[in-house]
Amino acid sequence: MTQLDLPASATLADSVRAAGLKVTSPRLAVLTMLQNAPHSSAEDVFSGVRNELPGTSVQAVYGVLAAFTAAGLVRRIDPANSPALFECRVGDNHHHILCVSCGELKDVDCVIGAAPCLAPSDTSGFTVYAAEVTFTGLCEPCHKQLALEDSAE
Amino acid sequence: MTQLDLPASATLADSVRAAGLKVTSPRLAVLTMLQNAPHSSAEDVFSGVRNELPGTSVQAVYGVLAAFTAAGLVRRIDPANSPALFECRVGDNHHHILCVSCGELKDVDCVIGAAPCLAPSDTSGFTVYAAEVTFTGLCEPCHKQLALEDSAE
DNA sequence: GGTCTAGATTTGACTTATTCAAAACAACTG
DNA sequence: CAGTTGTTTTGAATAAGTCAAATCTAGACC
Repeated sequence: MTQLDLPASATLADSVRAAGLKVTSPRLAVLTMLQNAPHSSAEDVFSGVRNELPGTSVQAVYGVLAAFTAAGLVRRIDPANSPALFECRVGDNHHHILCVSCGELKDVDCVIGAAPCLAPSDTSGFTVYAAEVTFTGLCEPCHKQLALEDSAE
Repeated sequence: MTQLDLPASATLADSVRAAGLKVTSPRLAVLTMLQNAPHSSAEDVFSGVRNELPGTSVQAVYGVLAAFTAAGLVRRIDPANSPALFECRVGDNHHHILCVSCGELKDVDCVIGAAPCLAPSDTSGFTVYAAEVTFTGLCEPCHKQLALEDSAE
């Protein structure tokens, strides 16, 4: 048995249990990984988890991420043109900014008060649960890069 | 040669040309298709186009959609857990509402003035081009359906 | 109208991210 | 400590989209 019940992981284990899920090594590893590296793809998580738990399968990671997402423990982000990303920050109405050139994704806190965009004018009969705001643009490095290329033309 | 330069398609051809693209039958067919059925997936567009232009290949459709998107003629939407959708409405800051149960997607006009969410507090050095707001929830039929199932438990 | 060329389309293979299913296994309950 | 339910492994399969080479054609020009 692997030595995983260190004081630090105790709170992790608790949150997994609190979500109504069994506490297992892969799950703790995935959660730790996501805390250290937010906005990780399933692949990222997998290779990270592999370092600590070499026997872990990709499907286990997908399974854990799906279970966590369903339980509301992690949030899944689906940026255009790239694999899904996962993060631990849930419940605080924060948004994302995506670089269309390199795919870099960063957190953005909400501007206009607490939840500005949570009130669509006409919901067409929908029962609205959440609003996702995604800004697209260029990160600083890509912006400079493109500025250079443009001036070279 | 197919009879495609009817008065109605003239404006379509114009907008394709105005975007700096050559006017071809597949392109007109795709554009017509998207006007009649907004929020179509590449598959949807393909089968729609096939009715009029039986020889058209899937890759042609992907190519046309990519060209149109790059030219700003159509907008690509990437909902979570479903293929990309395409629509003609561009440039008017409207948003979308997505049913998490059946995947139905509808347009939502912007609430708070013209462009409410275009001002993130901290852009982390990003140059912001656009803001995408996606509401998630349940469409009316799915909502009723789930309410029934819940009461049955 | 005829010719040319850049750009469009076809054909066919391929990749990437993800899901499914059955069997083996392990965490919590009592 | 034994049982049950939920997890993970193993292995295969799928959906959506991309890439590249060859063929074709819209629009420009003569």
